[in-house]
Parts: sequence; structure tokens; C-alpha cells
Amino acid sequence: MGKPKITDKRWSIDLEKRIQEEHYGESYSKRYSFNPESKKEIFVIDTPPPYPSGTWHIGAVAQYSMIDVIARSQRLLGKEVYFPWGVDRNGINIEFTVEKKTGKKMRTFERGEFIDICKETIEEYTQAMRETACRVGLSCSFDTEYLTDSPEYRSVTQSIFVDLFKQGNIVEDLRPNIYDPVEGTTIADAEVQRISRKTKLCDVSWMTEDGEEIVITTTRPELICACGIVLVHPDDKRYTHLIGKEINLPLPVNGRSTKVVISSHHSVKMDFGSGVLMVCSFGDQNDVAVFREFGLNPFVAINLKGEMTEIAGPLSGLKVLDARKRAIEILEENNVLSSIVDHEQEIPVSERGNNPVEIILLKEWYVRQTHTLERMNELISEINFIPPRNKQFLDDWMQNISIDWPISRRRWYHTEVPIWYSEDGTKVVVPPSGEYVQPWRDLPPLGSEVLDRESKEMLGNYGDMVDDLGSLVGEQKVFDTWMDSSNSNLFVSGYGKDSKLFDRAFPTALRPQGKEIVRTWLYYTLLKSTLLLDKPGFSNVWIDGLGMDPWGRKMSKSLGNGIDADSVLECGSGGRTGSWKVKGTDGKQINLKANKIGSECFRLWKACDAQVGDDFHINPEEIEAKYFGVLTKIFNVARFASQFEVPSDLDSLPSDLAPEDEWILSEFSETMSKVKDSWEAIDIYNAAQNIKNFSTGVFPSHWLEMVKSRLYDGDETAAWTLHRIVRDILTTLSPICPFFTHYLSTTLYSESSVDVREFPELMPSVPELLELTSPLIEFNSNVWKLKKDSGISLNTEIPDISIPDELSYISMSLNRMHRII
RNA sequence: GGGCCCGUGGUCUAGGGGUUAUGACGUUGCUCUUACAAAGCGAAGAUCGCAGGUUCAAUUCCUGCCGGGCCCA
Repeated sequence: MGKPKITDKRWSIDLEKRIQEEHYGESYSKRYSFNPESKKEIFVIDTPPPYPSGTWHIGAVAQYSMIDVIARSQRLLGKEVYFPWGVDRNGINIEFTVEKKTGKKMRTFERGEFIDICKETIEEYTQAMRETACRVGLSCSFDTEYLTDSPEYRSVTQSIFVDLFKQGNIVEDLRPNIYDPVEGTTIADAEVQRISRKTKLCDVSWMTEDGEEIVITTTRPELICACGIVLVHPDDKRYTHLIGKEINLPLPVNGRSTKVVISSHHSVKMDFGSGVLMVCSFGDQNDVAVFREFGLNPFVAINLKGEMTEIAGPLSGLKVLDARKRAIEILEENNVLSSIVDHEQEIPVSERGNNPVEIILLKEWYVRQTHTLERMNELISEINFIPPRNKQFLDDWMQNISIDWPISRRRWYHTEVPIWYSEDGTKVVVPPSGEYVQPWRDLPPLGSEVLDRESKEMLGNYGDMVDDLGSLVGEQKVFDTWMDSSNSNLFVSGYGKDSKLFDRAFPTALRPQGKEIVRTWLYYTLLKSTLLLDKPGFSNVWIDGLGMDPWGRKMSKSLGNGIDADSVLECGSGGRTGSWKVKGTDGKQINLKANKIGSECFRLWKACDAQVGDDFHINPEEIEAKYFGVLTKIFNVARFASQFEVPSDLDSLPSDLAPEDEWILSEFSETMSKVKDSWEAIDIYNAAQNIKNFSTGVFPSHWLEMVKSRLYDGDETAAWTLHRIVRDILTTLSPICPFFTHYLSTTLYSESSVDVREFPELMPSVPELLELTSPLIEFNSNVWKLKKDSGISLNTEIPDISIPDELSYISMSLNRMHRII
């Protein structure tokens, strides 16, 4: 016994940062880089590439730290882990940022110039994100970082498009699309949000051909010009006599019939307004369905700028909202507006721009999906979902898919649709695989192919046919960013560039993600692997809940309840404490305070605090209160151990174990076996709980107290047991607290627990000895209580205590421990 | 309007048809006993949201309701 080798009195955030800085130095890549040549089982993680938007949501950071726990635990189990680091940088967000920064709308720039500014701007945010990723301890392959806006990544997106195109799974069509008129682009179903807003509910009188007055309730009077049919419910006796009759539009129109037919449809709500519904192209999704069902030709009432077209007569040229006001005025002037009331309504808006969207007819590119849903479901059934119930989000979404996926967008900082059109429009040119192209400014590269636009039949090489094509027109449109991100698993598994690796690595071992992007990222990825490879994309899909505020509400700027990730990770460094002003549920500001958190405590909290899949509440006060003490405890156990010499051979079991040593090793073996099972099942919670409970509970409180005197007497077997257990605790805890365990294990054992690539061998466990545990805890409690009640200190000798028979095996140690005479 | 999840001591949380319901924080009492007071050892504190039903037995399963959240129309 000597002075403790661990000299620091306790774990601190400054110590944590010092170790982290060393860690991300030279040895970093050696530790965590991926070796595709390895003979070990390959485990590829399809890391969600974060989008750099300035602030990284603390819930997302917590989730990434758990993905890191999975990566590290799989390494510990001996697998060759590829934990890539990607950054998603395409998309409308960065365009918005640049527009805001420069005060100019995108379309006032030259396209190339705008793209350059976007690229520069996003790089700044990307750097901040890399720093947070390191600060929270991610063990990603940062040296093989991929960016979704790089030529390399974009070329993969483009060649996958070309593959799907040749397969016939890409179609071009004029269809009703959801359109954001403010940002001037199509968006997909999955990108539409609903917000509550006050609108005006207008009761408008229409006149049938027989001169009967019918009231129709609508929130969109400006769309009367696009009305294709008027509907009543088939069971609505009030209107049965009208079915089949014609009715006059109450507003003047231009270039179309001024009458429509009245028909019946079950989708009409009898008790909404008058119970008569006008169906226009297109007020909402139901209108689209009705037009299709009745085989009606849609009218184009709104153009790409969000203005009314010619057919709107007096409203033409007006923006939608102005047109609505004007329509109401005209209706009033004509005395056909019987009432107008405010009405709270959920209206669809674009997720990114928050603008009310319109459904308009547009020629766009689509990925076909409705034909393959059944096959997709078969393939998905082979995937292990963690937790299983969260598969529901995917099932629900897939049940509601009724139209193809529109993938083209009228924006700029995105991957370009790689296609050129011949002068006569009948043929298209597509680039060769592996080449990134920008058709809006470049001609096709050598090796491009010419295909028939309709049949997709291969017609020849671009080089040979260039003279027959006339002057080529490059596609101006770009892809939906999900078109890029849904290739992430293919990209990281080596698709298209390393077929040897791809064969071993696909289906990708793990897709970890939040439940909020199941209908987009997960769904689209699975769609791709079905269409391209007819395989399930993943072996495991891990779907976690979202990080909420301390009261369970979503964090948002408008609620003022956000908590910044960096402030939590830095809390306690350099003597600074943390303080957060958060709006509580009653709207009052609440001041949360903590002294020290840091990455290790933060990770331990997320691992221990809730089962995967549920939303979790983030409260810095609670994180510190509940988990910093756990670190202190384990730190002190290690510090205690560090004053006893480490046996040279910690692997061979000594032959002279004391009864209490056999007992604790049995308990430990049980714990370790549960931890191993949990790590194998990607069950962070149970692994964390088992390690925590053992190492802060029965081990220090009962065993350690029992063997102290042996240790002080220089008993080598007791020291062996102590060190063996401490070493293995640190090893198995290292996925959760890598820097904490790295520090303790290198100081004590000169080997870092984060470098272990084999789960510690389980100790022999004797089932009968496990039965000692409960009576032992009870007996110790009783003695401690008795001494307390008698007002004597714990190390005072005490007579006349009989040890229960069931504990006779360890009675000697108990006598010594409690100083029973 | 529909779907899904949740409701367990003051707070958060585990569990799950069967003695006395898990743990943590907080509260509280004692203790600086040669790892640990940024700690240890004790104590108090829960009719498991409400109402029905199934069952010998329900906190657990079912139904309805109430409350919270997320998602979708």
C-alpha cells in the first residue's frame, strides 16, 4: 500500500477537457479509423449527417453521443466499426441564411455566385459542428469526412438517379404538386407542416340553372374560377334533388365555362357550413383526389409566382391573398355574400419557409413508389427495430402513401438533376457514373449516353450523336435534399466504389436516427434499397425519441425554452458555472443552475436516464444532480484501488480466493454477463444501469468495506480481486464515459480502456454464492443501524451480534468488518 | 377527425397478472470511520390518472373517459 497513483481529488471538467485535447491529437486516427481489410465482422453505422444551421440542437447532440456509445460498444465486442462523419449541406436552409445575411433574394443573384456564397457560409457552420462533435466525444472517422455537397457525394446521387432512370423508376409528368410560391419551389408531402391560423369563412350564394339559391361555405373564394365540380353528400336529403344539375359560378371567369355540375361524394362533411362543397384545382389534397376520381381537367389558377392566372378574370395578376380580398369585395358588391366569419383553421405550410403552400400543376421529376410498397414491406420485415414499437411510425407513413415522390426542386444550392434535353425534346443525355455535372452551366461530359425521353431506350453515345441532338438544353432543376441523404447508407457502405467492401457491409449494420425523420430519411433510404438492390437497407434500425424541455415540450425559439448544447458541455470548465433562463409552463422565466456537467456526465445521463425510443426531458440541474455523483463515486473507488499495487497478472484467477472474493466475483460475473448481452442487443440503458448499480452499490458498499483490513494488511488476493473488477468496470463503462475511463485506466493499468477490443472474460460464477447477496445487504444494514441507534461509531467494537446461518460462509470477514467481538 | 406513445412517492424513472412495487433526485436524521462531505450510512414519503370489465387475483390485460405529448389528415 502506498500513496494513491491517482492524485487528482476528483473528476473535473478541466481534467476532462485536458484529456479530450490529448485524445483528439495524433493517436486519434489510429484508435478509431476503419480498416476495411480487417478480418473482423464489419459493423457500419449510417450516421445521420447533421445539417449545419448555426446551432446544434442539444437533443440531437445527446442522440449522437448515444450513437457513439453504440460505436464504441461494438468495437469493445470485437467488431470492425465504421462510424463515418458526414455533414448534410445541401438545401434550402443555407439559401435562406445567405438571403438573410446579404439582404437579397436568391433569384437576384447570378446562380454561380450565389452557390459560391452558400458554400463559404456553410463551411463556417460546419466547423462549429465538428468542434461540438469532438467536445461530446464522438469517435467518428473524422479523417474520411464526407460532405453531401461535395462533387464526390453529388456524383453518387446523380448516378443513382441515372440508374433509377434507366430502370424506369423515374418519371417526368405534369401533376398537381405542393408548391411554395414564396420560395418558388415544389416540395414533397413529407415537407409539409400544419399550423393553426385565422381565416375567413365565407358563405357564398350560388344560383343553379333552375334559379335555386344554394349557399356554399368556403375559405378560398379566389379559387371559384378553378372550380371543377360542386359536391354534396350522397345521404344529404336537403340536396338530393340538385344532383346532376348545373350551377353558375358566382364570380366572372375568363376562358372557361361559367357553370359546373353538382354531384355527390362521401368525402363531403354534411355539418360543415351549408354542407355543399366546391371543389377547385386545387384547394387541398382532397380536391386532387376528387379531380382524379371524376376525371376532371384541372384549371391552372395560380402561376409559379403565386399570382392568379387569366382564368381568374378580374382577379388575374393578383397574389393569392390579395385575390381573396378582392373576391370578397366583388361578392359583397354583387350581394351574394351572405355571411363572413373568422374561423380557426389548420393550413398547410412549407416546413422550411413556413409559407402557406398551394397545389398547382407542374412538370416535375418523380421517383415511382406506389408500385413497390408491398415488396418494401416484405424487406422491412427482415429489419430489427430498436425499440420494436417505433416501427409503427414507418408503417403509419407507408399506409398513407398514395402518390409518387416528387424529387425536383426549383432551387440552387442542391444537387443538380443530371440531364440535358435534345433540341426537339424527344431525347435526353445523362452523364456516366462517377461524374458530377451541372447541366445549367455545362455541356455533357465525354462518356455520356443518349436515351429516348419516353421509353428510356438507350440510343447511343453522346460523342457519336452530338450532331443529331441540336442545341442541348440543360435541366435547370435540382433534387430534393432527401434524394441526397437517402443515399447515405449506400455511400458509407462502399456502393459504386468498393464492391468488395459493399458485399460485406450491406445491408448496413445500423441506422440510428430520431423518430421525427422516419417518414423522410428512413423511408426514402429504404425505398432506394428496394428499387436499386431489392434488399433491406439495414440490419438494425435504432429510433430514438426527441430531446424536450424540462417539462416535456418541444424546444423552440418561439417558446423560449431552448437549452444550448455547448453551454451544457462547457458547464464547470475554468471555474465557470452554468445558468439557463427557460420559460416554464406558466410562461414565467425559470433560472436553472448547475456547477459542473461536461461531456462525460452528459453522456452518462443520456445512457442511464431513459429507455431508447421515448422522448427525454433535458434539465441541466437534474443531469448534474443525478449523475455527477456517480462519476465521483467511481472515481474514488478507482482512486482507492490505486493505492494498492496492481498484480502483474490480472488475467489468471488466484487459487486462494477468500469466500467474499468468490462471492463478489460471482456477482460481478452476473453483472458483466448482463452488460455484454445488453451491448450485443444495442441496449444502452440496461448496460448502463447494470454497470452503474454494481459499481456504485454492492461493490463499494459491501465488498470493499469487508476487505479493507485485508487490503491494508497487504493481502494480494484481495488486491487482485479489487483491480480485476475495477479494470473491467472501466473497460465496460468506456463506451459511455470514454475520457473518464481512459484517464483512470491509463493511470492505473497503463492501458486505456477505450483501446480494448475484446469484452473482458467473464469470471466464474457460483450460483449458491449469489444467494448471499440479499441477506448480506440486510445484515450489514442492521448492524449499521444498530451502531447508529446506540450512538457508537462504525469502527467501534461491538459484542453479542450473531451472524445469520445463511451468511456463515463469510462470517469471518463480517466479524472483521463490523468489529464484532 | 385519425394514429401512436405516455400518465407509478414532492420531482424524474424501472418494472410488469400473484408475498411487502425499482432506482435516483429532493426532504430529513446521524457521521469528516486511513477512497469518497462535490461523500457515507439510515429514515419518512405511492390507495401505480379516473371509471368499468376479464380473472381466484389487475398497478400490469381489455373498454371508456380525463390529462400530457408527438405524428398525420
